[in-house]
Amino acid sequence: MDKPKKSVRRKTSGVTIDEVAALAGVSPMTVSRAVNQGNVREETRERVMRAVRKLGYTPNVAASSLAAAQHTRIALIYANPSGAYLSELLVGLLRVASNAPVQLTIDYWENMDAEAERKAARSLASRVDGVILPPPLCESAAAVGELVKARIPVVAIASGRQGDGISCVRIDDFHAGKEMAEHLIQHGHTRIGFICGRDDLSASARRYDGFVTALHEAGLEVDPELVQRGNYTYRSGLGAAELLLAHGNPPTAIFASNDDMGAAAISVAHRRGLDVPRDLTVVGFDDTSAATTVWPELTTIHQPIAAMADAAIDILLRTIRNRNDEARPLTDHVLPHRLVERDSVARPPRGR
Amino acid sequence: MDKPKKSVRRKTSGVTIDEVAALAGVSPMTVSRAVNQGNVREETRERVMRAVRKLGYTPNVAASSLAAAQHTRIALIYANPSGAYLSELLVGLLRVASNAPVQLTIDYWENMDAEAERKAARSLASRVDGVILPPPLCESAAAVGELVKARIPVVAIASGRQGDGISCVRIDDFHAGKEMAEHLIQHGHTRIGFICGRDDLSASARRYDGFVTALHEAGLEVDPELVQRGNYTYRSGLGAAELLLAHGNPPTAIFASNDDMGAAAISVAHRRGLDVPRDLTVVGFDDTSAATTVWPELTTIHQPIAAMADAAIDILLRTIRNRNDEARPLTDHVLPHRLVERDSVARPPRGR
DNA sequence: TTGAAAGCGCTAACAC
DNA sequence: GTGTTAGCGCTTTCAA
Repeated sequence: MDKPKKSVRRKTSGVTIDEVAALAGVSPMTVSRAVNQGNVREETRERVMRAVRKLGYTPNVAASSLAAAQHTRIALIYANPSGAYLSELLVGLLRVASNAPVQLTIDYWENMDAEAERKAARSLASRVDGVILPPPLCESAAAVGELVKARIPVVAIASGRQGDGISCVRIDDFHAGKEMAEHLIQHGHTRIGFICGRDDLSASARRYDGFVTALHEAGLEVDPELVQRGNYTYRSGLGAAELLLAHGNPPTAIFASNDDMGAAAISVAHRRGLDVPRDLTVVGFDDTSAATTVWPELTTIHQPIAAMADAAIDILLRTIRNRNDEARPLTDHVLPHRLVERDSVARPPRGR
Repeated sequence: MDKPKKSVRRKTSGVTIDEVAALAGVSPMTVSRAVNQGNVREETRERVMRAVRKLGYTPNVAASSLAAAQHTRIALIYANPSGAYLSELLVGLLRVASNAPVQLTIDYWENMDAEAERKAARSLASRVDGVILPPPLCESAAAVGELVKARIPVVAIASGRQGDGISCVRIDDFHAGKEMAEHLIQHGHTRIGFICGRDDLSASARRYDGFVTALHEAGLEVDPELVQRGNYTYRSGLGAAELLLAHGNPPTAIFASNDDMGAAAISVAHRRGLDVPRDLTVVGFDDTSAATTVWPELTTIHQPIAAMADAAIDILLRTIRNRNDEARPLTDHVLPHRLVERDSVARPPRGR
């Protein structure tokens, strides 16, 4: 059974490509090609794959990245541990990374000023080949600028301005915002309150623009008093909703530009004795866990975060391998969003 | 500058061990030892480390795992995408995995019955060297049993019974529950409602036992009507809190065995016109994002999830490398928890 | 305490 | 379409 190996070194437990090759009666190279979608005759591939299945072969990622000299270090930097969002992103990233010659690392940049960000970015640049930047960091001129200067490819998730020299993976926030506003209008709402996100995030501005456009197209005015500033936190949503509902002529619907603030609006409504959605309609954005840990659950916009993670790594890998070509095209990848209807929307109360 | 390499193959961007060795005037082997805490004269180590810093050398994890034949595949299997919790766990796991010869993969087992779990476990067993199992999977006899049968080391996070042949990393749920109950008692509460977690999870039972013990030690009775069943979801917390507050002689405090249900209790209280914490005290457990996306923010028990992730990988690696020793000691690693005081606790209203 | 040789499992390059 | 050769960057083993 145990054929004596020439090597003195200890072996890993797993099945190797050579064993598969032997069983399939081909060379290891052919197995490699068959497994990695290379050019192999269909018949040969069949035979190889049968051997693969029989032996339960899984490629050793370490070996393949080493051999391909394609070992790529990609860092995900996050600044606000917005739970659900990050978790989905990570899951998506990990799913890709564990099947690709990619070493994923994560860094947490907490409360850094511009100078600290610049320093952190410089240090990062020497350690990684590519960076994934979710909001809000992807809009930090300091962080992005330094990374770009170091010629490290950067992909911004869900936000970011392409003009900064980085690629973006995002949804169409403008149309998503417009669609959500239209959803509200279709339900008969005409006085709609809006809770903004952080005004330094471009996605936030795009959502607002979509909202405004929908209202205008429906022949509705945007009452400036019905637009309140938030910063994406639950707490900020509380204040904004409070102002909206204390208005002499309050809105019949509130469009919060993320779920946390939407959840906050529901809480404020309840404390004011309003039933949601009977007395007040509330919608959120992002479809994070905050949308479902409230009652009623929030109607919201779903972002395909896992797919965005996929796309981000793909873009990074492509860019990195193109290193020699001086022209590194910047990508702006827009993925489809989806309006998720739940229980927080109804027609406005009668008489309004 | 560019010494012509003998090799035709393209090179990776990074600094290699040979360059460091050359600069430090030692052999690559010495650099390896210096970097990996091997036996090197202090003076030599100094010199090597200087070169490392100067060049910005980072070991190529792929190469080192390959050479050490230590490449280890570890899978994290999750079943309930409980956002915040998972995200913290992943972050912790990734932090360790990216600096160790570990390939982390994740799998999502959604709504599987016992048979499906068994099948998935068998397939997993052929692909990985170790498994990390957060709740609720770590208490699934099917999943755990099959993995143990395949001699795959398993570490349960935050739950699990050691008797099942697996190692555990957890906090002391009993004492945490007791401590929280004592916190409530110290604030003067004597009628305390309890919302249970899933009764198939041992951690849940331990929290309850701690609660009961604290009450008994304080000479208080446990009113069975004040103990309601939940299943860790927000929705279940809604129902349980409703029952608690509809009671003829309602509790002045509610102890929910996780944050989601605690948040639900707050929502129910608000809709019944109660102020939290003035009229009702509510506490949660776990310190997930749900604890802070409510108002008032929940007093809760913090679990050191990142540290638990660390410990889990450590245990797995140790166990796997011990493969030859027939005796694989099972570990039960208990980490310290922390009671986090926020704004949802006050003394009971007067006259109660 | 340090170095030299060999090879971990895989794939790029180049034949055929 | 397939095989051969030569390493990827590191660490094991063994010798000095």
